Amino acid sequence: MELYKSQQLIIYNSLSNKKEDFVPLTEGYVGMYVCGPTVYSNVHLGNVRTFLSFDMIFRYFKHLGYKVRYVRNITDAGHLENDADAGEDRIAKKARLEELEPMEVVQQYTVDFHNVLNEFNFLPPSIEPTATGHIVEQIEIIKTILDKRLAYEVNGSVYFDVLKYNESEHYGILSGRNIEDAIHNTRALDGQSEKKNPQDFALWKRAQPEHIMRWPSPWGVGFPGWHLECTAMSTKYLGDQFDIHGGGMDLKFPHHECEIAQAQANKGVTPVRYWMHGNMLTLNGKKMAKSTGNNILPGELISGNNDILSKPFAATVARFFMLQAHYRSILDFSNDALEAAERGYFRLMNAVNALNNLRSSDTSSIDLAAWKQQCYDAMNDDFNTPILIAHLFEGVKYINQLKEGKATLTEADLKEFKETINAFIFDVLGLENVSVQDTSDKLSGVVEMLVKMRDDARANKDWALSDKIRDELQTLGIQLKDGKDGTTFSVN
RNA sequence: GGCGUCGUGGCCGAGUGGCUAGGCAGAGCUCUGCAAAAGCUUGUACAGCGGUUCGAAUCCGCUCGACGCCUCCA
Repeated sequence: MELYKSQQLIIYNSLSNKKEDFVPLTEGYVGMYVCGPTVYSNVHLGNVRTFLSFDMIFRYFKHLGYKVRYVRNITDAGHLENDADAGEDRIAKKARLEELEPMEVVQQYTVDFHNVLNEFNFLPPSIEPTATGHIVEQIEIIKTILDKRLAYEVNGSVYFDVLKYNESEHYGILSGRNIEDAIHNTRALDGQSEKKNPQDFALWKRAQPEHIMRWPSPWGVGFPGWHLECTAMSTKYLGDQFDIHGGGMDLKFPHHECEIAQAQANKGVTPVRYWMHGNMLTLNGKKMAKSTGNNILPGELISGNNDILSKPFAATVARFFMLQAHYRSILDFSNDALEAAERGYFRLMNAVNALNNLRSSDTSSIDLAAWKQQCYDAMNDDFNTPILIAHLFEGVKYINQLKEGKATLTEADLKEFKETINAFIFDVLGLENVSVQDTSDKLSGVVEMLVKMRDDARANKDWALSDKIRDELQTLGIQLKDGKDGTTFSVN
């Protein structure tokens, strides 16, 4: 029997601002869409955090036995630099600056994005559509909205008529805004706007002559508005209404608000049942952002090549660090916090590595079923990974007790214990075990030889020699660990 | 100005109206020739002021502080 039948998941829905029982549209299947990156520069760790949250969510759904179609797009066009009429496509702007073909920029940063995700052990989404590959679909949606008179054309551009839409629907339903208030609180534009209302957003923009990313349309040559692409791609692959739409908190307004309005206008149905928003990763208490330079790149983390980092960190350590906070909480990035997470991570992995050496007994002194259910309860409660990790550390304690014979598990229980630990750590959290290093045979041989020499010296109470061997290996980054059953070593 | 979030012990970070989060650091202990490593044990807390309640870090109000969105943004 699939796990989801016995594990009831609760999800915090940003639309209702409440935790709700998760009931998919079709039993056993989950449709999930997450706004992907705009590929005009390298993704930073803040971006990674959001995608990581949804990677974990994707993984847990799969673990529960759901068949998941996870769609995460690549925004490679149609993303306005700003909403003024002089708006320029981000991709095109970058391309001109670097004198590259737009698709060359897209290619470069898409590859970077994928490399980063790979480094962080992300599962690939089921479909990764691009905006440029869905121009036709976007044009069709615009036509429909125009037919319904919820959009209007001006000078080769098409704008969504927010006020008209608001007559029958609620524009602002997701972000808790009221369109009337918004109008009164919007700083007056400089009178150049061709929009009826400042709140109106572009579905299609006319391309200026120098604009190099352009497509023909019924309204002339132009390019699609940013919000529209997500509507086109999500509904195309997941249906007019689907289960989950995710993204960063900063996309809630206007992006997701616009998505709801467009899709509702297009098909007469609200597109998403559960809206999920991941919170920001901050640096020095401020949101990481490309524009302000207040960010850290994944490459810098891994190389340690950044002033605030004292040393390089493995991607999986950063992953562990982020999962120690709840996805809906703001998390502040710092070297100290990362170092603390790293030590905890190693403790966890040390215990995992000891798992295979444990022996079973005739009886169990641990209530394994209760512990296991606590792990599920944590995840079932809106993906509470910090609580799950706390229970996994409880598991670490069990492992150490088993190792020392202070606790026992039957063969069946031990098997289940191992499976559960491995499932949560590697399948659900997606951590990788980097503490098991492949040291070359030659190096191992040399170190073991030295260990043997040191053992002899110790047997002869030649402390000077034994300490010398130990200290010099330490200097080389090889640490000897004297345990009960002899000496082992680890390479840093 | 509008909408919203948050303020937990040295640090990071969970949390249900009454019962231990967890990690890191600190302290003590075990192991050790001495260390290191590892393991065990363990203290300090809920921004401030009021209110509701038998009881609140957890609900309500106010004050202070921080942040997010309102323009591109994960």
